[in-house]
Amino acid sequence: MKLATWNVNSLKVRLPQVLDWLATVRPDVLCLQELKLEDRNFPIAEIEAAGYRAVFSGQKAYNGVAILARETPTDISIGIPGFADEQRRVIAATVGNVRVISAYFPNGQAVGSEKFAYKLAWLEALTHWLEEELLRYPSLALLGDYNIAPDERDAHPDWKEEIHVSQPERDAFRALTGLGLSDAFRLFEQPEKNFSWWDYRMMAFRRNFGLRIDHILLSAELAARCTACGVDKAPRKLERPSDHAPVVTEIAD
DNA sequence: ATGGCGCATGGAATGCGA
Repeated sequence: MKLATWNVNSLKVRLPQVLDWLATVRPDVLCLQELKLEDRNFPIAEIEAAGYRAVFSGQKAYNGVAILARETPTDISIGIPGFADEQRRVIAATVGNVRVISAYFPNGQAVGSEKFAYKLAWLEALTHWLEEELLRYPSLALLGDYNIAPDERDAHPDWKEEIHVSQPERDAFRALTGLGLSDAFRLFEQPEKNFSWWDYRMMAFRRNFGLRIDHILLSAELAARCTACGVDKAPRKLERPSDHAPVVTEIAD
């Protein structure tokens, strides 16, 4: 089973790239973030014509998450239960016997800001929810744009901002892995400076001035069967790319 | 130190992302 995540920064703009990528890579599941469109504008027909079913939770201009799958997703859940939030950042569904969660973690703007406090509160709510979900679903995968670079290997040495690399954010990431979730990417040898996001400005991609902030966390049952994980940089090289590249993992049957 | 780019809304200029 091939699982992937991609922050597309507008599904409307990126739809042709997403369809091409699905046709080339043929993942069983693709989690999307930053749809930036309302549900009534979700391109259902195009996705289904590509051989995928979709469940989604979108809003105008910002946020928005989806799960595309070759099998029909069931038991759809939107948001974090008990955490009131107008921002569409979480959708969960069962595909086969895997519980899949597509999540767009808050950016946080700047350490100490109001948005940073929201980021930490959101992370705490997510963690408490997942602790229960893991009891219900032993095969669980949390995929998405975490907006956290978990350790120093995950940020370019010249990254000067605190946001995405601060201790509270990294502690929150550790709390998630502390639930028994494994960072699929770190189950394998990886090249140095293997990032998933590069700023549009300053020729950041050409200079590889990036961060690894898109992740796939796997429950123990899935991690034991994980055979590969990597970043697919090809879409970042296209005209009008998303600023994020897809991350892909493979799970043996 | 700041802004750089891209996308959104709305129909110019501004907010936001990371």
